[in-house]
Amino acid sequence: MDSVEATDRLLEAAEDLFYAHGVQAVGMDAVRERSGVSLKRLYQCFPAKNDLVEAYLLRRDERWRGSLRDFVHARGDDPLAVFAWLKNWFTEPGFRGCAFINSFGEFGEPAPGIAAAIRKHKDEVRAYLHGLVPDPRVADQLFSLVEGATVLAAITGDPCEADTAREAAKVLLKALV
Amino acid sequence: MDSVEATDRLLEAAEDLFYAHGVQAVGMDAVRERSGVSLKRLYQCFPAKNDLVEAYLLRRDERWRGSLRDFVHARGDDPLAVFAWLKNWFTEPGFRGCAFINSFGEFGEPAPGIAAAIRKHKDEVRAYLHGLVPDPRVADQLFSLVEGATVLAAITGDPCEADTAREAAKVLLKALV
DNA sequence: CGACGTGGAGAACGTGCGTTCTCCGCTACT
DNA sequence: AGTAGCGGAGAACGCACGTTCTCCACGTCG
Repeated sequence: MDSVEATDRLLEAAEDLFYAHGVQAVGMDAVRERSGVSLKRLYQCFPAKNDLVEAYLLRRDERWRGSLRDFVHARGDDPLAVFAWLKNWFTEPGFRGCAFINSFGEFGEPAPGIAAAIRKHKDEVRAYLHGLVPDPRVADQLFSLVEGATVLAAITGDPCEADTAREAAKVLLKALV
Repeated sequence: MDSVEATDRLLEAAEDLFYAHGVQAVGMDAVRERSGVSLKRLYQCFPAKNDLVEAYLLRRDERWRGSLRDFVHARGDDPLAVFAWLKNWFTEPGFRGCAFINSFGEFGEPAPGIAAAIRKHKDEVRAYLHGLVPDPRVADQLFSLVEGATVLAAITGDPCEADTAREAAKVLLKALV
């Protein structure tokens, strides 16, 4: 197994475990076990846990936004499709809310790289919505609805928070035209 | 110092520290130091850290909702006043987002009492909004906006997320009439 | 065939922290 | 005054975990 495959397996394992149980609850040993990569190699690829966490967040950001973008694009870039995608996400087994919000909660004073990754994700999502909705104020409003629905779906376990947010978004978008 | 005063000082210290730095980042020793209560007494009042965390959350829930209720009530129970209160909160020094969302992120699988306290808080806030807004669907929409604004204000550090949510709420409430 | 280097398995180390234990001084009652 | 019990200060214990070290098997080159 070469170094790039090791990195890949490590990130895969890290994402599964960190998202499911929280970063702090998962030890490096668990990542090693799940990935099948030796500890030595692990520390060659990621000199410290923080580096692994940061890479996990960056990768999750790319994938998460990619999935959203593809789904919405296939529906003509209709802003309301965002909420349909959310509902799918909320319904997935193992859904545990937004990895970035959870990480923010986990670290009182995050390492700089981690804080940056969290902020970057939110900035990118906001920018994406701004590309989808002409009026920037309405885009920000939808963003707030997206975040609220995600948090509430995670805590209450009810995927229908997506429908509530969608209804609100519909009204806000109609007010726009 | 009797037992009730000790409990009070412990909860006060716990709230300051847990909210500011996160629950996991604060050791029992820090709570002891800040409260001035001995470790022995601490463990008499709260047999385990989880008990202290649960009590912290329950107490914070009461105070948080009390503050919101009073503020909004003084403004004629206008639902939009909720967002004015939010903006004040976001602007406070030391604001670090919603303690309950943060705790949710911190514990992958929370102890039952802690999970219950988190859910209770959100249920109570939702119920409060339902009392403020005639249409339950719109109340839920405002709830989503409140949570979204809180999360975003915490991560971006920008209190104006409250204004964005307020604008959206205004539109949603107007559509109601 | 033999020396060397690479990589894996897992022990070991240091630290932090939740929890408990020990010791000591003080107070209150006889 | 003497003693029994309460409370405080802080040491001690056990464990978990991030990180490093040791040892060994294996493949490669001279």
